[in-house]
Amino acid sequence: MAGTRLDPIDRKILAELQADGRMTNVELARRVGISAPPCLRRVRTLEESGYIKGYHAEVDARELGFEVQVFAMVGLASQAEADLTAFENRCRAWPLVRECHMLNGEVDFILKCAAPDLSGFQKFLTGELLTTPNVASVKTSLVIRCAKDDPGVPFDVLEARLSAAG
Amino acid sequence: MAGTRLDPIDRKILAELQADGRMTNVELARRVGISAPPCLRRVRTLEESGYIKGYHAEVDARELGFEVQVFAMVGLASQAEADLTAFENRCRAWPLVRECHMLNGEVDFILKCAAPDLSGFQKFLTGELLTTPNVASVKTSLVIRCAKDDPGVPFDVLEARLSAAG
DNA sequence: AGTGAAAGTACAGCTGA
DNA sequence: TCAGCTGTACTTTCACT
Repeated sequence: MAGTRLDPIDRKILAELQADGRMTNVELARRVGISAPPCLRRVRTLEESGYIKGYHAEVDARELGFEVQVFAMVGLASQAEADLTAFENRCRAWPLVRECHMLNGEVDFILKCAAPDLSGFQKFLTGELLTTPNVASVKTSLVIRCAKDDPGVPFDVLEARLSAAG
Repeated sequence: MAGTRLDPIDRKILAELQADGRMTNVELARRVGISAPPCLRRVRTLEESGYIKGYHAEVDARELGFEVQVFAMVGLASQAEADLTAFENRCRAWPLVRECHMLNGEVDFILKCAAPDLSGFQKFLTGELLTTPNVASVKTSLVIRCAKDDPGVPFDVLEARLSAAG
């Protein structure tokens, strides 16, 4: 299932659904050049095999009152596996933390956070993140503005690589 | 249109569609507790007023051969507005750069990049990013693993704030 | 509620190993 | 020959007025 090889039509389906996840199946079929039933079967297969992990509406955070976006660089005192996973579990429980990535290099984790306002974030920072056991250092950077926020992967790069490889 | 106030049903619709963007309208209506036709009208209104900016399939980058995810912290020599926007436009043209956020503090931009492998990223780093005019410093951190990657905003936080405010 | 379109199912034909 | 995918025909469900 994981190693299922994708043909060009499958990749086109993924690219189209990444760009517009609510496209109807007939429109999708038209765009990838096959009829609707096999197109739907391919979509189901891609979902079941894990290539498609879900569908999400992209909502406007600012319009909804989440004015503040912050990146937090976190260093831990102990990098033992148990301590790393303990911190990850904390992050999963914090709704303000939208993303949590473990990094190499000097900083252990980077968190992408969304908060209604600065005081809301400060409250989380001082009341939650900084009081968490094993958290040694936190450096935060406010997002001034977002120039690009594309979802997923660049399919044109993928196609270029595949055609180069043959 | 931008300042349109949302009622609890609208917010529930947004929360449901953020969690599952391909849900049918009848299922969505059932979950938010209204009948299908007004539910569809609300969705259309939310789309047109910009609360919903789009729908996207969440694809598995690793399965597709994008093994490497990197955060790049970029410092510019000049932070004049024209130079900032020039760099942002560069980022928009680079497919490997998926996100580009301008930050406050010591670093000017943070980029989230996706690449097929390390050499592919290195090629981009040395051949593109580091040779860009005005780029003074770049620090990169490889993502070891991703503990959390939730889309959008935490609607439970929003509801808590609204009920607290009255 | 009612119409028209899309989703989903069953089956038969084609293509390539 | 056989497996796998495709397309046509049909039923059910949904979108939309």
